[in-house]
Formats: sequence, structure tokens, C-alpha cells
Amino acid sequence: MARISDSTVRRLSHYYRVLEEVQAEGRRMISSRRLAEREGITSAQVRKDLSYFGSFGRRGLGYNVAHLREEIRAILGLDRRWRVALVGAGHVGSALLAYRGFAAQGFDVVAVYDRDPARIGQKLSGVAIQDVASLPAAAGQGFDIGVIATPVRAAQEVADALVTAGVRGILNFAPRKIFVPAQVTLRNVDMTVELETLSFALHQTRRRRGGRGEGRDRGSASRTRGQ
Amino acid sequence: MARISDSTVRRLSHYYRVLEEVQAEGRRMISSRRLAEREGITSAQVRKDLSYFGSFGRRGLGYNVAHLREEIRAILGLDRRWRVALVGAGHVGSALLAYRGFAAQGFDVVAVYDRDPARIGQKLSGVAIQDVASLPAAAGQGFDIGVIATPVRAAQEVADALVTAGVRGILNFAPRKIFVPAQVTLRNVDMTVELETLSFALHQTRRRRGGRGEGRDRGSASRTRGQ
DNA sequence: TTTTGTGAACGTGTTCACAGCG
DNA sequence: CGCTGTGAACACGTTCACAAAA
Repeated sequence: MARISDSTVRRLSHYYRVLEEVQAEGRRMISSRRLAEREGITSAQVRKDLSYFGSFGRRGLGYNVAHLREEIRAILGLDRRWRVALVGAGHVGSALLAYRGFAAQGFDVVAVYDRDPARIGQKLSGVAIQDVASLPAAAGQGFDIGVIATPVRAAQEVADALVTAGVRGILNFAPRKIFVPAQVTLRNVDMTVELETLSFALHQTRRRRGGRGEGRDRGSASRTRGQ
Repeated sequence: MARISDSTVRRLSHYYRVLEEVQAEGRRMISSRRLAEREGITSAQVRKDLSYFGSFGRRGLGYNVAHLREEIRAILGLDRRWRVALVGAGHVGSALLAYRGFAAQGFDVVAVYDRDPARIGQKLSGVAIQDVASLPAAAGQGFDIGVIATPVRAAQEVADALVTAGVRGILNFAPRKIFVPAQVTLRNVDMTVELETLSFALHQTRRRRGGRGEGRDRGSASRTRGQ
């Protein structure tokens, strides 16, 4: 299978969510056009994305909602459960644990670590908080994914510990670049960057006074409300 | 000024953070190569990004850390303060309010809204929570940015209310596409997508058993630890 | 000699447009 | 006729490579 682009995978995740909704609405089939409208993209993009993985549609009819949903589910690897280790039991960590969609999509937080002695031993959403010092020795726990929800300064050290503990993927919430071995997949969620790019955009439009709103719709930029 | 790509702006935000660190370390100058190493990218990329905005370096010497930091600060529009309205006083909203870096970079949360009567009237990090029903009428408050930290189902409605209230930019944490008028800038932080792309990547590598870790370093993917 | 700034080459993702099938 | 699947055209971001400057 050819290399799949990052953007394609991200959109697949979006399609998956749309399909859940559409299925809840009781629709049986959906065309690439309707699916695209829901996401504010082109139908060609939808078809191209799906075509990398197979032919799931029926010409003249569109896609069977339930079937396509299952296919994407399998493609994304959501048809299994993932063992997640969370490091950092602060605000972000708590928010994450409290988020129900987490477990719903197959991600089980099986361990929580923190450095603060006051927190160690406490329970967070039913999971006991352990001393992060014991993390590097947790290789036997079979963690698949590690989540870094610590202050920036601890991020790289925690990443190293997670790698030692054997995780194959890391989701990093700390606003700083961290380095991991090539075989470990890294994903970042950096609110600071989003906020600053917003600031940049507003700053710009103020300069270009009132002018053309500009159809700069790359990635997650704005888009006029569809119908 | 030519159109600046999204990726360039995001990197600018990263450079800014690196420069803060480097400045704290007491260094006076930095070359594009060293700056690039810190972010795990190429020096040509750094120079190209900066070149869109001017010539800030000195050939043979590199960039003056303090000066370049100020330039980027101005480019990103961080040399002013932004009035932020937060909608949703749940876990994500609280985490956000508690994050100190927020105000430090010029973002002042001047109002918090929620729908839950039990929360309305309470204070969150010093800000009184108001009824979200009053949001559409808040046009006089001069909000620049709106943050959506509500459950998915309320997201679009809240977005509409924020637009009515006059925000020019929206940061959406709800895992669903929302539509806004073209003149409003939209930015999304979707943890679900990140998690699912992680799942996809791990799922893939398991299939391609042990094989070449693959240098798929697009976007925020993994990278071998530098030096 | 070092390092910037930048056109040009390159690679990759998106859009087009249409053949193919239902 | 409607809609998918896809090669080809296109657009755009990244990397190269080198002239210019310190």
C-alpha cells in the first residue's frame, strides 16, 4: 500500500465522525458530495481519500453508511483497544480522563503518573496515580500509547521514560518539540500554536482593513456556512 | 505581502518559543542551523520562513536572538492584548483558564459562559460565569476571540452566537467541523483526530511488522532525537 | 570562511475531468 | 442519467544550491 498522507488520515477521522452522525439520522446511503458538504471540502477529495484503501462505493448510488463506517473504523485501527498511559494529573490530564469519548473510541487509560507527592496515591476518574519515577520500569505493562500532559520542562524527560516503558506512540500536549526514536510515532496538540496563528490571522486582517475575507481555506481555516 | 502559508505561521510560533529559551540561556546570536536543529527541521526552511517577512539576519553571523524574537512577536501580533470569551466551563474550559501561559502571551479571558444553571454565577479562575443565552447580545464587549469548549452538539450554535457577539476569530475544541462566515478565522484543536491518527500509525506499523521505521516526518510526526 | 537570502527544482497533495459502471 | 474511481493537470510547500555579504 502506498504511503498515505497525514491529511488523508486526518480527514478519514472526520469522515468517521460524520458517518456516525449520518447513521444516527437513519440514512442508509451517502454520496461523496453530501459527505464532502458536511466537512466543507470537495467530493473529489473524499473519493480520492477513500480510493487509497479500496472501492467502497457503488457507482450511481454512493456509499453504504454502515459499511463505510466499518471500513474506516478498521483502517484507523479503532476495531481494537489501546492501552494508554497518562503522565501528568493536572488540569489537562484530568480533562482528558474525564472525556468520555476517549474510552468510547477504544482508548483505555490504564495508568496515570505524576511527580507531585500530594497527588501520588490519589485516584483520578477511578485510576490510581503513581509516581512517575516508576514509569521507566513499567515495560511489562504493555502500554501502546503515552500521553504527555505535564509542564514543558518535564516533557522531553517524560517522553524518554515513555519510550523506555515501551510505548509505540506518544500524544504530546506540552507546547514544545520533543524528540523520540524513529520507530515511535509522535503527535502534538499545541494550543499555544493555534492561538498564535489565530492572533497572526486577526492581526493581518486588521492591517488589510475590511478587505476581501480571503478564501484561505487551508487546513482548518474558516469557511462560509454551507446551506 | 504575499500569502503566507499556514505551516509557515505555525513554525513561526515554534521559533518564537525556541528564541525565548535561547534568550534565557543567555545566547546573543543564533544561526538558522541551530534554530532548525532545535525544531528538527532544515535550516533552509527557517531562512525561507523568515524571508517572507524581511531580512533579519546578518550573513556570516546569524540572527540576533532578542531582535528576531521581537520581530516574530510583532509578526504574530503578540505585541498587543486580545480579549477572549470562553464558552464552556467544564474540564477543558477550566484547564484552559488555569493555563498561565495563556495570559502571558497576551490572551485575556474577559468572560466565561456556560449553559448549566448550577455553574452560572460561580467564579472560575476569578472570572464570573455568565449564562450563554446572553452571549449573542454581548456585541458591546469587544471580544476579539471566542473559545468553544462545549460538548459537540452545542458547538455550531455557540459558534453562531460568538459571531453575533462580534468575535473575529474562533478556537474550537469540539471534535466537529463548524461553519463560520468567511471573515471569521477558525482554528480547531481536535484531540480525537490526533488520537485516531496515532491509532492509524500504530496499526500500520504493526502490519508492516518490525520493518523500517519509515521516515514519515510530515507535520508533527516522529523524528530521531537530535544530537 | 561562515551564514544569509532566494530563485529554481523538486516533491507532494488537491482539483479536474472523464471513463466506467450501476 | 448519477455517482464512483482515477490518471493527469495543477498548485503549493519544501529543499537545493549558490550568489552575496559580513
